[in-house]
Amino acid sequence: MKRETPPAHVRGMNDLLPRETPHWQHIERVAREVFRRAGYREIRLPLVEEAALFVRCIGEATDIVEKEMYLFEDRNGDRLALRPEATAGCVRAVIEHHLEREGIQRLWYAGPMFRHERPQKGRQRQFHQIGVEVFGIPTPDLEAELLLLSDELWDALGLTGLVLEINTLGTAAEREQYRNVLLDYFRPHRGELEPDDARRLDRNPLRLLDSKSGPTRALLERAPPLADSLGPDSRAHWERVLELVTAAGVDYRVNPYLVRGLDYYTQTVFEWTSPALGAQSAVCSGGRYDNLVEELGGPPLPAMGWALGVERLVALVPAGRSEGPDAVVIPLGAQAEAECLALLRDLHRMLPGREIELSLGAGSLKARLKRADRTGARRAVIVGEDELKRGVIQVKVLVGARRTDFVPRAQLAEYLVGGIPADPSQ
RNA sequence: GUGGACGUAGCUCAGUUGGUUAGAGUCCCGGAUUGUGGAUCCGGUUGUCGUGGGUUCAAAUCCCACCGUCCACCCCA
Repeated sequence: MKRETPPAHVRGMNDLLPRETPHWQHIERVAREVFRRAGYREIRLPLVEEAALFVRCIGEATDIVEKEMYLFEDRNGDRLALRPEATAGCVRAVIEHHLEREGIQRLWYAGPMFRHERPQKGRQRQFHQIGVEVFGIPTPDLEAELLLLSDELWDALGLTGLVLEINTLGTAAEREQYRNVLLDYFRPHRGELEPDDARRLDRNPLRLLDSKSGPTRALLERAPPLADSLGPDSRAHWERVLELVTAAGVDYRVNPYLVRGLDYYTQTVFEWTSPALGAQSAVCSGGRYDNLVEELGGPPLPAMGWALGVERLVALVPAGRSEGPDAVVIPLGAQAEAECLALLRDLHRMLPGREIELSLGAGSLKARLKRADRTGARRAVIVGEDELKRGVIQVKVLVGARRTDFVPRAQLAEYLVGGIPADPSQ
């Protein structure tokens, strides 16, 4: 008999095992609650969109669009893509359903994203983001709200040590103007740039600002700053953003070289990073995108959002201690087994908050107790022939001091809540 | 996509200059009074040595390719 080669997961698309899911659920629960109390509503978006949507949103000259998208043709011949980020789909949905007519829209989403990159720590091909988008607000109070919201989330998660960097890119026109300024400045030095940066100069000159290459950084020191290309409106907006973020009590560092990899950003951009993460240090980032909705064929509608990487957050938030069930119900013998199913149903009904599980399969009482103990269960509820005859149920305490009580069946739920029997002698 | 390190039991890892039948701990299962857990003791299963080729009398060990993981570049959440 030839042995089949065992199946294996697709590279970069990982299983999330039961020992990790409680940690994830905790983070998701906290995020949901922080969003809820700030007035955000959840939006659920498809994992698949027309490929053209991402090209138009993210920009043709970006790595995401150029080489990281999962592209495929469906049976109709439509060119589709697995979403590499969620803002594009969110904007599409706002336009398609005219959500802007319903007033201010504060939205949040969570789910998997797909990018065909080389996997490494904190970077996988299917990864998960939680994000927020707000539509219809052009004023700097929106920046303050969104930065405060992220800060509140770290707080609620007990996360410290994150660093916020923030910058402004100005309007689309100002950014375009600065692009030309940068081109003029760097062109004579083209030969001094490393190959990657020479390519950036041609395709996306702004990305030179956050280059790590030595020669490029040296040249940047004498490059005209982006701030010089800003008009009075953008300057006023930027200054107010900094005032309000300061007033919100959020610490930040202005980084004039911070640019984001997506083309749709205007005005404020920012990034929360952690020194504990290695090369993939960005935990959360985002910015304003005042022109995107209109560019995609919607109404003029300013907007801003951010997204966080759940895998990276999971790596930073300490994992809570996982607790075992409140009780394990152990039947001994065929008749007890049949009785215990009804008992279990009653207990689930009467103690809805508790985790009470059935001891499944064969095995001696000893073996079952051993198994129950290893799951961390606090009580064993034992039903055998003796108990059936006497009309009681044995409850054995598995934590702390040894203790065994016999409880009339009718009082079992009450006993499990209080932990003390009405009459311990029986 | 580029460069480097690594890949032995479910997990963490030993395995000498190539040399008999590949090991430890842990975990899991069973036992030490027929229905009573944790500690201890005893016993048991751990395995295509990542995969496929090659060199050799002989390969976990040396060579090549592929796959995967990790680190960095790149990119970004």
